[in-house]
Amino acid sequence: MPPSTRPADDLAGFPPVAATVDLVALTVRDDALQVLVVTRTGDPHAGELALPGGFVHPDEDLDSAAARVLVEETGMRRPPGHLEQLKTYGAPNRDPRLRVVSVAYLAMAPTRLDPRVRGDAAVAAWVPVERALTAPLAFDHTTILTDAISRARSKLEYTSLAAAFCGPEFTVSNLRRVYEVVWGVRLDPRNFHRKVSSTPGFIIDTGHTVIDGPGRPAALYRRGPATMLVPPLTREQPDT
Amino acid sequence: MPPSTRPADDLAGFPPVAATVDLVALTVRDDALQVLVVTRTGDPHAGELALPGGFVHPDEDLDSAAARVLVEETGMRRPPGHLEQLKTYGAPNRDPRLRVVSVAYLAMAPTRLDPRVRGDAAVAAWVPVERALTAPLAFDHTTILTDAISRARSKLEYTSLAAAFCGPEFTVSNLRRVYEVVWGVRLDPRNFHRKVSSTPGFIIDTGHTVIDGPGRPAALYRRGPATMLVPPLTREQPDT
DNA sequence: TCAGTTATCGTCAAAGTGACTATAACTTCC
DNA sequence: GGAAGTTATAGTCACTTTGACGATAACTGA
Repeated sequence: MPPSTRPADDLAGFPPVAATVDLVALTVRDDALQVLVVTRTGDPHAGELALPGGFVHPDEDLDSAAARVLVEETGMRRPPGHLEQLKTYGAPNRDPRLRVVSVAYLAMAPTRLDPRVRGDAAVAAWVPVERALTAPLAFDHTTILTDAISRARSKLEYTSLAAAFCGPEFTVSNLRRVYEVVWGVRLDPRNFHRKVSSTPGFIIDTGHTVIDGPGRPAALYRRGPATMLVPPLTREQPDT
Repeated sequence: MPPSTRPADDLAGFPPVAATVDLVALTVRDDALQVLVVTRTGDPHAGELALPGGFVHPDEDLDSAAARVLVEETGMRRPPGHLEQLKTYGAPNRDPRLRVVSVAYLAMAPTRLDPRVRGDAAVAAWVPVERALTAPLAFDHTTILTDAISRARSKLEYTSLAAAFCGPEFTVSNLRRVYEVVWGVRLDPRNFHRKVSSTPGFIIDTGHTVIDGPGRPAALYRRGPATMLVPPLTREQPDT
């Protein structure tokens, strides 16, 4: 057997790579899907927008690294909402300096979280995804962002994760707005209300109501224990 | 800003890791879901079963590395069926020798593919997943296998990937057997036939039939262009 | 030829969905 | 202080899909 056939058993001289995590933190604010980006200060891609990211520390696992980076960029105690591994990107030349294998994570955060304003120039900020996708992003971050949005859109169909974009208490309208913004469609308020309220464990009535602008007060709900939506919500609705 | 806060910008002295791919190749044979495993020859875990894997070469991307490893282990020209990235595993001590970040891939292969019988002791072989999950697997491969099976089961619900387990031509019964074996349930042959034949682009009639054992000859189909199943197939069926 | 087996076609009631009517309960504008 | 406008929520109805299951077709083996 030639040595190159079983390199995994030859640990001396393994090809070293850098392991990083990149974060796609999404939120819904101002009726738009927004993503958390930083401005790069160093080369390559100095001055361009990029996804927050960083090395995986020697003593932490990948999920911890992602949570740490998210906390560092947003300044919150614990990452609320939802954080899941998205996909790993490792094309040989995605970073011109060295071989980097980056594990991308998808975070869904409530609107009220403000990114930390840091002392240096690399300020994290929410920008609408349309802007982030048309602006030049560093490295292969446009690809990562595209994949993340695609994943987020799919997940809304068959999971109850849309509530991760809302605060601890929300109305059915808030929840519907999340779907409409992420999917870019209009949903019938009556059918949407029927679907989410008839799915056991999706939303739990808190007994309170809120008045927001004109119209009848809306009931406040919190997330229920359900995680899957069966049957799923469908997004095939023309926005007329 | 302390140096440890932005390690991604400090490339000198980045913590080096080894990047590998691990493969969960699944197939349906002998009415059982089976997985391709190798027997480890070196430490650690010498003599134990493990998923096929190997280093990512300096000049290849992750998908190519996975396809290469699959070809090396099964001896086929090109990986047929289906190959997709599953998840990345990078716990600090998953390999006692050094920090290894492993990108796991899920492959779905037709039954007829035989793993290459190699000259040394590390022979790849199909084993039923029940056996692989009860036997001690090297490293965190039991976790990886569990995740892969879970992903495969989900994918059968909302995609047409079940056909990836079949050869180029198959009967509706063959396809149904795939679902029954992967899900571990019994499906009504009449309802299943109605569902797959009424989904546009799922299966295409070749005009031929085959006789296999007693019973009316079955029509032969090949994979159609459809990739998604809307609405999905559901697996909530008690096997009575 | 007959019994057994598998493939395929139909039937029917229950569940879910899209489109839409009807009320309820607020705000805002004369 | 209404009237009009707006949002929330409850129903209605036709249509689609599904699960359960009856019926028929077309083969094998005794």
